[in-house]
Amino acid sequence: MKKSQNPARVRFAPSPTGYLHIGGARTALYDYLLARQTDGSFILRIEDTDQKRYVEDSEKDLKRSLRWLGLEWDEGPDKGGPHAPYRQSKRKAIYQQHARTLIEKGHAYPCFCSPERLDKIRKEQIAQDENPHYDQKCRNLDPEESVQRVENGEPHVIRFKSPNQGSTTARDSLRGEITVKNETLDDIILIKTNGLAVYHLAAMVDDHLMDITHVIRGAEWLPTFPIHTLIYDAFGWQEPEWVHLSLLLKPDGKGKLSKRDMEEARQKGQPIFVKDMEDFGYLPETVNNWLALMGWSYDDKMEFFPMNELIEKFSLEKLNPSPAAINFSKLDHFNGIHIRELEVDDFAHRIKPYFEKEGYEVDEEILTDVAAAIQTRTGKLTEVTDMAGFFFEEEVNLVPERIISGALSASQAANAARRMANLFNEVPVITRDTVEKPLRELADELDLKAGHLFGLLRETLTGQKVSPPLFDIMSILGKKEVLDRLDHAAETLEGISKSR
RNA sequence: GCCCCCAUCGUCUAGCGGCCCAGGACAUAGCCCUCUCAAGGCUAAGACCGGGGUUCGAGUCCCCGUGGGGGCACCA
Repeated sequence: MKKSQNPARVRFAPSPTGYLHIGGARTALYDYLLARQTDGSFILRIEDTDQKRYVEDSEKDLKRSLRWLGLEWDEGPDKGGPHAPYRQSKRKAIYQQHARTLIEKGHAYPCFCSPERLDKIRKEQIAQDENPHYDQKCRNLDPEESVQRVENGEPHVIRFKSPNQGSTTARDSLRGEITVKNETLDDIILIKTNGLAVYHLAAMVDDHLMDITHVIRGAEWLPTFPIHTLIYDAFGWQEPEWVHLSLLLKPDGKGKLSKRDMEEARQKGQPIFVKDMEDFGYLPETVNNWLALMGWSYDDKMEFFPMNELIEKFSLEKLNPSPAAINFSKLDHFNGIHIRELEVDDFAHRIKPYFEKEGYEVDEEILTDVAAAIQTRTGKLTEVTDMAGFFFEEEVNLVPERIISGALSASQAANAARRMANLFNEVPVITRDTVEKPLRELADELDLKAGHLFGLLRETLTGQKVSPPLFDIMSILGKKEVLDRLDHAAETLEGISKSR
């Protein structure tokens, strides 16, 4: 924790319109890191002011995903806090009251234009190559008349009265000052006809009321950023520190990920949603580390960061304003590093469910040893069944074709298996020390390359051509099981030999 | 079309005027290790978008191009 910093109050404010994706997760991570680093507060706020886009269960996924990553919030829906409620649909009255204040101050006005008219002028403007915007028809209505019409129940929205002349300067902490001509600013809608606020009002009001010190959000908000500072100004509030994060681009760098791209990527096994991360065998530690490095860096050397290091080392100053293409191969690489960094018992504990999901009955007695044997060769947790499932199988799935290819006939292979069994039978326990030399001598005697014999052994024991080291396998399996598997293989091969 | 942002190896990036004939990581290739596969070690190839300035000196500052991205909803 940096004592020099004041406690930050930051919020992650997603709208429940779908699963938490990596872009949102990265924003939440930065929020979390800043909060923890300064001993501040991480707040979860649900921005559900658009009932049309509401997706059932997405709030549940949001919370589950955040927790899976270890980003526990201090204040939020169902959890409460000093500024409850933390769900915008429950704060309707607050926004309306603030909209009224703005009208009284002359910074907002009711607009009675129909969606149809708006649509019409927009089309005309586009046809004339003009920037589509509201034509301010209702901006200068007589206030008395406006009040009367509102009281009569006439449908209306409330718009922000953006200045028409001059310019506005907003300050983003990554990009410095951003100045725009006010004539390019639209009179955006603050309150919809149904009485609900839109983002531009709701988020500003909440951020202020909730004492948010740093607003960390995506760069897609940059174009409306000046308006947001204007709204703060209209209320006479002090602005938070604004941090607009660079956008995350598709792996090929062409455009930000859209809903469709996300689905496509998923088909290819690329995790776009946090919930996929677990399914695809990634560790939460990995995801946090990888996400942190997309748009942020520590120095020119260090890239491996456990969560506590991220909290300690993170800084807004080192955020990168340029867009970043997602690099999934780096995610794989990081996962390997984090897996190898785990204590064996921890690793064993984490892979168990992946075996069970594939229907294996995990033998707790040997789980830790199995884990130790495969830890350095595991890239994703989903790989463990292919690599080590044979440990938990009753009978090996032999593939004779792979054993009796070319140089070695079925009977020769069977003989080799028998000879190895005899060899193992003579030692008290099978270890590298007791059997490696005899095995190599046996290979010579059988006129086989040692590697070839080892390959045969591997196939008989595992049914695979790739596996953890043989001596590890045999000591985990135990002498009896090794002999059983060798015997089974020899029988199978002898059967093939006879039938020829 | 208009507005905004961005610009170093294929990708993520270090670089905040001299430390840079530009450093690290992923990916790629080769070698070593080796019972397979990994892991690990070593090596190779690979970038300052272009043009003008400013300066004794520019990847680093300014301007203009160009390129990429984003926004222009009673969505967030």
